[in-house]
Amino acid sequence: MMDEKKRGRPRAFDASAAIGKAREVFWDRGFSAASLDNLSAATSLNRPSLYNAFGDKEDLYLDALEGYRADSMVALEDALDPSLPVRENLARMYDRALATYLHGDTAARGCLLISTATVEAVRHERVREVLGRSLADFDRAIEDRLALAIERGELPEKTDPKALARLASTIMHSLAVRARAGETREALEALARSAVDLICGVP
Amino acid sequence: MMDEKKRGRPRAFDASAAIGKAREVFWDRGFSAASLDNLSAATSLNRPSLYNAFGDKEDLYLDALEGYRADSMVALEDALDPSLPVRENLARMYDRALATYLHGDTAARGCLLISTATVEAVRHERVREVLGRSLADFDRAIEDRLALAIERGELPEKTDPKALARLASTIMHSLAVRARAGETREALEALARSAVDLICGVP
DNA sequence: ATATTTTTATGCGAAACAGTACAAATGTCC
DNA sequence: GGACATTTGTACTGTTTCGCATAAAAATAT
Repeated sequence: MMDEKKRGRPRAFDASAAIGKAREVFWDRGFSAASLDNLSAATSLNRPSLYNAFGDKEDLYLDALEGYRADSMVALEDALDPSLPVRENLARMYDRALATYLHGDTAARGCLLISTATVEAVRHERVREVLGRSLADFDRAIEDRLALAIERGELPEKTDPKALARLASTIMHSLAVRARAGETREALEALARSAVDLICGVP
Repeated sequence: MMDEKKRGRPRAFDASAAIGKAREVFWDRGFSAASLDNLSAATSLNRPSLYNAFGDKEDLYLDALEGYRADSMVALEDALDPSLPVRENLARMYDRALATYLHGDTAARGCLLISTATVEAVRHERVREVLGRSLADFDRAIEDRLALAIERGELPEKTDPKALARLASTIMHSLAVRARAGETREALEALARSAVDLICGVP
């Protein structure tokens, strides 16, 4: 990236690394229960630095959501690699989702967007916007892959790719909720398998 | 109910009505962002009365969740009335869910459990327990109806009722998330319809 | 060197917060 | 009527919260 030396004292920290640390805090506690003291401790930045670099708590949260969204999109596109069979694509998609959702110390954390942004969406319009856009992007990415599958004859011609894609991402939403509710990895993997069977047909 | 007159000054309010008012507050703001002042204003009770009657904020929240869970179970059992075809049962189930989820002033509120308890589940064990139990109860109720449907020949004999039931409730989780994320009623109704088609087969 | 610009650190302050002490109010029991 | 038990309202405590004011620190520009 462009590295033009700016005047003034240089930053002693990496901004995106700090957002990453903040993401962890928000993921565990949610937006409302995450205090600036928590965030300050996790990022090793004192409050004025946080404000100077990112704005207020909501701004920082939106940055964290946006980073998570971008990372998730990359992972999704990778899982949906069109050189693989659709069936495998879906299995990979759920697999990676679970790997993320189940990563937690005591209780699983689910999905940062689904499990923490949802509650704020009513009263924070910008959060609702990011959440809505993220869900739509996910739906769309799956739809594109399914449309290709229909074209290739992997799925019946009469299939509605948009409807089926929205059904497929439905499973991810539920995996996120159920993981955070404490369901076991085995139960979630079984759910994902039966979802693949239902969507692609039993092999 | 038993109405044994207790000694001491009688309550000037209806406890379950107060919990109902509290439910609305938690539903809009979530647990963490709901303050005792909000709850006190909504219930028209001052804080000492709240503490005396229900305990602390978490206790009150758990009461609200429990009431919601019970109401939802009644509505679900009613939607799953075994004198109707399964297909209609599922349609009714999603219909009623949407009627609840979309009821909101500005933005839809989704499901109290899925949309507000999920975020707290990591750090509040009792909330996680109620949430997990609620999801399991819903799965079970649907499973029972599906098992009956298989017995009656409404569904193929080889169907796994438990797996299919969990897939069916998956749709409700997603409807809750999507409603709160701002999706339109039309989009959600379309999703519900295609879910029924996928689960029961296109008619 | 001196001025300028930006980041860091300490710490302030005002508001919101959860929870409670205490006394007045309102009922039952004897 | 008087003792007792419970609820209610006011006001309080101590903590946590967010956001900022202020000044020191660390770099560049001239």
